[in-house]
Amino acid sequence: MGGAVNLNTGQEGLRQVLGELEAEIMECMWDRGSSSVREIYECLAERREIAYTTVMTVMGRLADKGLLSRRQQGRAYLYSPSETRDSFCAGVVRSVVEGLFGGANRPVLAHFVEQLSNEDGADLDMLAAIIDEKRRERRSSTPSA
Amino acid sequence: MGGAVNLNTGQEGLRQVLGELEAEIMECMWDRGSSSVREIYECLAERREIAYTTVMTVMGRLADKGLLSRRQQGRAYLYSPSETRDSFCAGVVRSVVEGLFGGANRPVLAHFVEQLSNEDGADLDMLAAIIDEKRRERRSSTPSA
DNA sequence: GTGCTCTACTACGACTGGTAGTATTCGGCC
DNA sequence: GGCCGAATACTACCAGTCGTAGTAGAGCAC
Repeated sequence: MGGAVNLNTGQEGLRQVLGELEAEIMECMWDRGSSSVREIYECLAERREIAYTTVMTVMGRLADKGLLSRRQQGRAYLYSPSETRDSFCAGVVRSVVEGLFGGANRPVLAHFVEQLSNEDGADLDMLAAIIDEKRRERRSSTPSA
Repeated sequence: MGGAVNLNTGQEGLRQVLGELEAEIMECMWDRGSSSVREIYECLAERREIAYTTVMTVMGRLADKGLLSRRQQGRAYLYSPSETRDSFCAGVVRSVVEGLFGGANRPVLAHFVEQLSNEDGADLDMLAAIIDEKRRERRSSTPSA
């Protein structure tokens, strides 16, 4: 069935949202920018044994999912991440938050903030600053909202 | 392999994080509080055809995952949600946020805010209010932070 | 003891993700 | 023109999860 966030397996990072190899490849892609299968293969092969075709298959799947886009270059494809890592991650968070609660609503946002504020207040301050900025920006761009 | 947040399947709500039936059962459990398999079965059976044993199996799995806890009652089990719905959801959000970024960072928060502000400014205002409240709360509870 | 009800065990099909082999295609070089 | 190497496409297999449910076993009620 459709996958799910790994709740209990203690998976880390992207591996919560993607398969192990998929995540590894995306990291590589974000680090390197546009790359061919060969390049990613070589990048991974430095660290572990893996077949070229495995990398190719998974990159194809990532392209199918829309995480990578590709265009012909010579006789090979050149793959590029469709989104920056940050944007991708933010999208995941939003989709989880929205999905979980049927759109952003108070309790959810509150929980989100709650989580952020667990450690010190720095993240909170940062978030507040970002929002402030964004709201100012909105006010100036859409004066009659 | 471990599952993942459904990125493209447009799954909704808990179904992003749990299987379809699992989610349905958890909703039921949260609505009703402690319940036996029979009760949940009857609850689901009102809406759709399903076998008693199916419900039992899935509830067993939910218990294995720690989402439900159970104790013997008579010759049946009484299941209870281990966490409230809100707390569970918050946990998911946190685990995703933490996992994805190893703690929040500016670019990600910025993207998150960006996405929130795509629609209208209401969510943004709400978030701002929540943060404000939270910060005030922090200041008063930890005067020497 | 017979029957009802509940659990445990087991199984299977669909889907996803990791892995990789084989076939095919295409450009370059001799 | 024909062969070689590189890249892709296609296909397959395995493991794990989830939805689904049947069958067997255990215990209480009568």
